[in-house]
Amino acid sequence: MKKKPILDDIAKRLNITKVSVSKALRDHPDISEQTKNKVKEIASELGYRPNLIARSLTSSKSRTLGVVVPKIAHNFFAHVVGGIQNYANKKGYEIVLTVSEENEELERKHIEALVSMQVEGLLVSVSMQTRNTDVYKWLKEIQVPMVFFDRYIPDLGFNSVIVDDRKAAKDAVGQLIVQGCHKIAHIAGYDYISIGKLRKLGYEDALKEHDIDLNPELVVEGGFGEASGYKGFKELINRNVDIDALFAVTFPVGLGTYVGMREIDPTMIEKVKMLAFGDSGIRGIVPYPHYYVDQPGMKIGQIATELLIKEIEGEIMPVNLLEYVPTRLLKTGWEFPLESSEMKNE
Amino acid sequence: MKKKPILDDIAKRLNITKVSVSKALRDHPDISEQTKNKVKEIASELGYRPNLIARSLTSSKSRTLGVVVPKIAHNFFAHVVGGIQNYANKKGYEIVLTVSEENEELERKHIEALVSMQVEGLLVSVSMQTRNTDVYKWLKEIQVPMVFFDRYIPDLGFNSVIVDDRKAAKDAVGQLIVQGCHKIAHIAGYDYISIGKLRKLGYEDALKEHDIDLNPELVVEGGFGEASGYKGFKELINRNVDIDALFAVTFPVGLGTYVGMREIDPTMIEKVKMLAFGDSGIRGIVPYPHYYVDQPGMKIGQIATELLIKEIEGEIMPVNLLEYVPTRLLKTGWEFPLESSEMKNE
DNA sequence: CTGAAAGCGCTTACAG
DNA sequence: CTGAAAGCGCTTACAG
Repeated sequence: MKKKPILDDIAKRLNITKVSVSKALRDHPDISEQTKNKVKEIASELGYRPNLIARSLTSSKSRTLGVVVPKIAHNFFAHVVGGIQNYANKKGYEIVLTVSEENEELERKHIEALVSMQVEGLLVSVSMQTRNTDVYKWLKEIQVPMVFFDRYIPDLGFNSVIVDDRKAAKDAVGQLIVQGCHKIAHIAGYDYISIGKLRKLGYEDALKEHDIDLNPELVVEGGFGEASGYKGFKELINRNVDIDALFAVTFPVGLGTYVGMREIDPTMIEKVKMLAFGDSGIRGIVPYPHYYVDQPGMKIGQIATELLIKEIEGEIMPVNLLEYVPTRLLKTGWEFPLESSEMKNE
Repeated sequence: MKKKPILDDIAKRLNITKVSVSKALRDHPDISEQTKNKVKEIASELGYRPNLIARSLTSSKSRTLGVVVPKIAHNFFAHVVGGIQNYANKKGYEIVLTVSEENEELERKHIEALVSMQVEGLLVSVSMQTRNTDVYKWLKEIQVPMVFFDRYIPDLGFNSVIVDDRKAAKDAVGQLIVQGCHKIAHIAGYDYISIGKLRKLGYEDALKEHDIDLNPELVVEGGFGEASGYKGFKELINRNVDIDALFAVTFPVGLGTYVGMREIDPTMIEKVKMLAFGDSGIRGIVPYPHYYVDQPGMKIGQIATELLIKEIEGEIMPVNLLEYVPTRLLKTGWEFPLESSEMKNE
């Protein structure tokens, strides 16, 4: 096995110096077309590939972005990461992917490791568990550009790309009201988690706007998972309240509710309009919930990356900007594009 | 803003040389406990973080793995990437994530970029489109360790971690037969795509084993997406064949079939046992297909990474090894663990 | 146990 | 347009 060629190997063959080779390869205006061509020819002949590690060290530009997500094996984040990857690549950056597993400690360690790797910027979605913001303050101190996406910490001086949970919830619940539902229950998350709080506020906003009194009996709080939906629904039944629609704080909560209905009274499944925030990932295929608020993961990833790169390149400043990505209210159905023979996930 | 501290900053404070500092920080046996402690104290006082780029250049170890997946916003691959990330991290590696978008050209470019970044090894799942294997031969030449996962190219001298499509299909179809189905149709993919071919062979194996004659009328071929399932089912109906079970080459194909049944005869949905290869990502929540072959994405990622790291560290050799990860045949239901309040994908 | 020397492969000024 | 010098921040071998 031959050794990997380096700049000097090309230089020697041409009786020039490696500086010129380096410049030629990067199309530096200093170099004549003729030399460039010769250099490139030899380079491809030898199979030369620049050592990006060396380049990073001298140029102090790694062309690398660090990403921290709470989890990756979840539809929403997988889409976000797809959007990040795609946009970063177009701009000539590679991404180092890291997963915090909703763990504050791991999140901190990943951020530190990424900084040590000299990433030029960070894209992070904060773990649910995170309370201590020291690591973010440290990032500010050492001036590493960072953009939050989806889950952010306010007032730390970072830009964030998020969904307007409150408004989206308000609009969606408003639609239910317009369609004639007046006894809308809400299976909520926890108030100390921002999405839980905001979505509930949106629910309340919608009621207020349509002059419907908030009935506390119709609101049950308890988490974000399937089990929470199941328990929440049972709780509603115990309260013996009359409902014509349900707003679930997340898609899994909506599914948990479904299970509860199946057990108690399957006819409710069709009779009670179900609206959930977020979708399953097999959009429009599961016939439940009836309506859902679609969060454009890919777009969130793309916009966050765009902001980050602009910050890295000095085009914009981090200013506690909250960039809201619009959501859409979708009706679930079995329609799908029969034309596009989209590949499956095996 | 202060400049980032480097080894020399620590060294000067202690009146020793940066070599000793470097060793102390890495717990090199050369250094006395006393010195180590002093060094570490000053290091944390200054907020020192090693520059991993510089370390990589001198040690020629980047502690970095390159990953190429055909797509990321898909349940299966998201799980695989999760498994890779998790295992790599435990072993002290970071991963650079790259997406080929099922495009041969992009796949090649990503691999080249990753090599330029000096990743110590590569994990790739080949794009559907890839025909040219030059880039893999080149990897062999320059001796960059690589392991294929899920989609591989045989006989190139790389280890691969895959699912035994043929056996899994055979076993699953065999189960249908055992349960009394004897008129099992197969909505197949294409023969030139390995999973299409292998799963069909598995279907045929099962029939043979149970002495059921293969009826070509029961097999329709046409792709891997929802539309393929829909069309395939219509085609079966046109052939006017009698069926008691269906084996769909992929989960989306199974869903397409569902749509077809809904249109033509919804009673078939319960009457015709549906078995699909792969799942939706919301395991056990969609009440269809009735049975599915579960592909353990996380595990595939983990095992592939394990093999790769062992190869990097010289513990094993690449030998065209095919490591089969076992699948499971699961029955779909609405059960889910009500205890674990698993977080949702917002 | 500690250090002086050399170098990883590149790029950045700066000189000609 | 081309090149000689210096250095990025670290580690490796080798000497003491």
